[in-house]
Amino acid sequence: MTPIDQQLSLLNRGTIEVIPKEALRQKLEWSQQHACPLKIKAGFDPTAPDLHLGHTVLLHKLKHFQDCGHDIIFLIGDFTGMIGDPSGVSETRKPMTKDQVTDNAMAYERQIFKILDPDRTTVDYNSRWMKLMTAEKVIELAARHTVARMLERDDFEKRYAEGKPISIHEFLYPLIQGYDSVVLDADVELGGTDQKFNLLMGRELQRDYGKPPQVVMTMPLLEGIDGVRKMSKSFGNVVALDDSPTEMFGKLMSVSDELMLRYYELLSDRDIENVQSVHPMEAKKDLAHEITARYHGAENAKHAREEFQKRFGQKEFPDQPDASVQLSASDVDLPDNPSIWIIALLEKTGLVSSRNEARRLVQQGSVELDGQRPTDPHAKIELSEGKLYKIRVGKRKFATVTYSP
RNA sequence: GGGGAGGUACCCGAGUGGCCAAAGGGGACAGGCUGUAAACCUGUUGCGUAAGCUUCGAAGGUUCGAACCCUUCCCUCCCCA
Repeated sequence: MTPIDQQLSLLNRGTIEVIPKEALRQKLEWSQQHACPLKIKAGFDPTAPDLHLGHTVLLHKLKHFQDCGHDIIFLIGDFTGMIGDPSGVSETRKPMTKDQVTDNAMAYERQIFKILDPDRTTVDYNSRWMKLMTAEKVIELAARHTVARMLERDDFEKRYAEGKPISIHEFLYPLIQGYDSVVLDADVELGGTDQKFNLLMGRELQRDYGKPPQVVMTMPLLEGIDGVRKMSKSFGNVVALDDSPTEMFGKLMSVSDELMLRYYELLSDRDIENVQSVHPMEAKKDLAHEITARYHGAENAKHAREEFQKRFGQKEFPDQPDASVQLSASDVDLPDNPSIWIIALLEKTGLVSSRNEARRLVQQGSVELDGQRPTDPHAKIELSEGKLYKIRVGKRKFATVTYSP
């Protein structure tokens, strides 16, 4: 295997498409001959305040390029973020304020170096050039593509057919993303499969501007923990990188076996056949452990695993409940012996979103208090001073309560 | 500029004067089964202890009573120019 072949096999792992197929090899060869690293670009929309595992698929691929000695440009689309990428969505995204974009961009910078080597990564912002862009230039850019071409896109076509609104500015998004590649002289641009149109736009614009077109590499979209839709903040199915260790571990444990394999494939280097040879639950714990350790360190991951075993394996009360509440005299009814209405008690823990919800949960028998399952929503709980009450709401929420007047 | 159709709970969508806190589906949550799996079955799904209160794009109006009728405004889509 030549060094180029080795690079290619690493780089191609997990990719969906490389367009054009042969161009990547040519770029790599050129790079080697001239001892000049390639510029690898991947853009991220700071639309979510934090990164989640879905984003890391791309980060891992960037890492692969980095390992092959190439230069990474982590482009934060702070300007395009204010437009909102229309890719794959069925409605116009809400525009973001400057402040939101800035906050989110900072969060990105904090997270990415858990995977990427900071010394060899350039972080850039497309507002750097876009905010200097004149209206004249924008119109010139817009003049290069037709509405019919834009409507070829699945997502636009669908929205158009369904009579849903498409705002003019959404057409500008792919053009601006493509223009970023022109400015940065990208050799390769990475993106999810939903980005294909935007990525290809980069090629065309580079050509229009007299530059060599970039190679486009698409990566699969990671499914969210529901196992159906792509992982996305707006679907509420994400494992966020700054989820607490126990939360992260727990979420990963709740995915289907099928999805677990998918996560192994895209988020770890472990051999899949090896994974399939062990009990799925053990494999899942290993996966959860590995990922949790990556973002929170080995110690925290170990602890999360132990907590998990306690909560669900041995059904013990965890060391660190989700809430611990101190009740005082003003919280309770005090004719003779202090007591509290069960619904009010649940409300105090903050584990329910309303009293009605608390009532429902009690009626459904999903609240456990010191080993009992009261189902009467009118029940009063008698409290002894100093005693630690253990409350479990549903399967996975825990609280402790103590009373001292 | 002219004509037409719309905006209903987290989402889709029924409802066109009282029986509507609003059908149905999806999602979510809970219970059962399990491996905290998934799938499946069942239940719940505005707020309030309750009386009741607030909700159907927004603001007014008609009416004993409005998601439903009227007025104005905002937003979207289609056709014609």
